[in-house]
Amino acid sequence: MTSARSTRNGTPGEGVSRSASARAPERGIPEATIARLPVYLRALITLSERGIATCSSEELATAAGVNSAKLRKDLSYLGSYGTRGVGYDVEYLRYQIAREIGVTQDWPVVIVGIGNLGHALANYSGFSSRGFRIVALLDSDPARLGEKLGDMRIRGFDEIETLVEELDIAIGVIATPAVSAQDVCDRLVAAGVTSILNFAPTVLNVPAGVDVRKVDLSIELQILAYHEQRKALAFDGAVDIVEPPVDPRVVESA
Amino acid sequence: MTSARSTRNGTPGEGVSRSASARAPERGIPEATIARLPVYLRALITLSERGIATCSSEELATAAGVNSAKLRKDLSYLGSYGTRGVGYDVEYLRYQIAREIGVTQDWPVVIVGIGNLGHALANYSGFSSRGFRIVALLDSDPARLGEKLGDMRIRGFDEIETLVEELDIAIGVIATPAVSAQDVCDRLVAAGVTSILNFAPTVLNVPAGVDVRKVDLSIELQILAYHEQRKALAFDGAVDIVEPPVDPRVVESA
DNA sequence: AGCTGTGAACCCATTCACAGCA
DNA sequence: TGCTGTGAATGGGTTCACAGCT
Repeated sequence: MTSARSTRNGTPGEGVSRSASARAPERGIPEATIARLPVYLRALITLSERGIATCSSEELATAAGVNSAKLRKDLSYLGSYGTRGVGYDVEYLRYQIAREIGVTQDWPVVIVGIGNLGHALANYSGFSSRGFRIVALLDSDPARLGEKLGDMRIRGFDEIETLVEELDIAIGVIATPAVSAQDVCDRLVAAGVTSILNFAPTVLNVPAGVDVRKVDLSIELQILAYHEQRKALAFDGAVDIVEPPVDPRVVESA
Repeated sequence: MTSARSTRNGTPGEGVSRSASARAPERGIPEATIARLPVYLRALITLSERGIATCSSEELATAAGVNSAKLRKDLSYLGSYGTRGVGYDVEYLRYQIAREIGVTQDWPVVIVGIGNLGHALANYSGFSSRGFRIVALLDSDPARLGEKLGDMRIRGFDEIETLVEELDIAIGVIATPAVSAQDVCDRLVAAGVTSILNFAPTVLNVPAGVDVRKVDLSIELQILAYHEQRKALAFDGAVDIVEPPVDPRVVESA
């Protein structure tokens, strides 16, 4: 039953194999929970820096911006790391979550496409302070080759296979224009990258076993615009013009 | 009952008021659908640019990276814009979705925090090409004041109230460090901004009626890392080394 | 014949409410 | 007594499968 797979995109069939020696508890953690673990982790780090040693689910939930029932349910998928009647030990829980996510080890990351956004990402301190180390910056524009960025040089995209192999890179960030994103993605995957964070505004096709997450800046704004529009309409409605042409449905043919 | 609110964060109670003259059809479109509309819109624009006049739900779904049942269900919330036996008229559907989202009008946007990321956002062409126009860049660092960026000057954060008022800004983007984000947010809200896109890695508290969306770069990577770790574990299991210390579980006390 | 639009079934996620433990 | 951990209830979202229209 349920079988704990889930996996997002692509062929429904399988996922990663996992085969053999399946002796681990195999606690299938829901995807929605996984997406919140980093938020809890950050909240715990904040509490920790403030010198707080213990917290209740209520306090942690507030710090993370969720409600406490959800927090407790989420944590229950990881194990029983709290103490009834008392709460959670901040350091201990922090370590457990970090381990579960996989950020106790550190992950070499390649960024492809060093335009404005790529620059910003390369300099973003939030990566290195978690377990992510930017180990390579690639760009196909010859004009940018060799440019220094912090302590790193921008290299040609052709070096990708070598670099992925030598530096054991599993995670790639795509910050190229949309038109080149699929090609870059294919090259990354062929070279052995199995997780991709895509900033290019385009849908990427990848084989099963490769994870893609997408960050689309203009989509986020569009979602806000939708709600903003509704607020404006609601307001106009309240102010009560006879019948504001909310949606005149002036449809010209079909 | 249910009352079509949903609203993400904060106080469960209400949301935006919407009050009075509630006679409009009030088609409550699910939040999940709203988040996909911009994706469909982009796919339609691509088809349109390729000169394709008509498409089936199957084709559009593929272009958008979803399955066709989901696409049809989503579109059904907007109305019946297709033709049975034929498909959808690309231009027509594009217009309908754009109108529903609210990107037929254009939205003045302020960006606060012009560091690396703020620079990148200010130059990002994806905003202006949808209905978003960056009309102000603010920073509190005096060293950056007056700096030109494209055809815009960086202004002091103090001008915020005036600018929001004069330019009728409803949407703000926060790209400051985490520590200042809540203060900036409060000032934006006080000045009249009611939608915020937050790039700072921190939870923002806002009053009801204000929408916040969060883009957190390192959280995205952490989610990938989680899956990557599982892939690695599965693989090690299959290859079957005696017991690679992937995760020694060296937990010290409780 | 073909494709959309949609009720119904299913599945996942959130919330409730309380049992269980310190 | 107080807080965690969790079954059970609820609600939303996705998928199925087909009725309805062109």
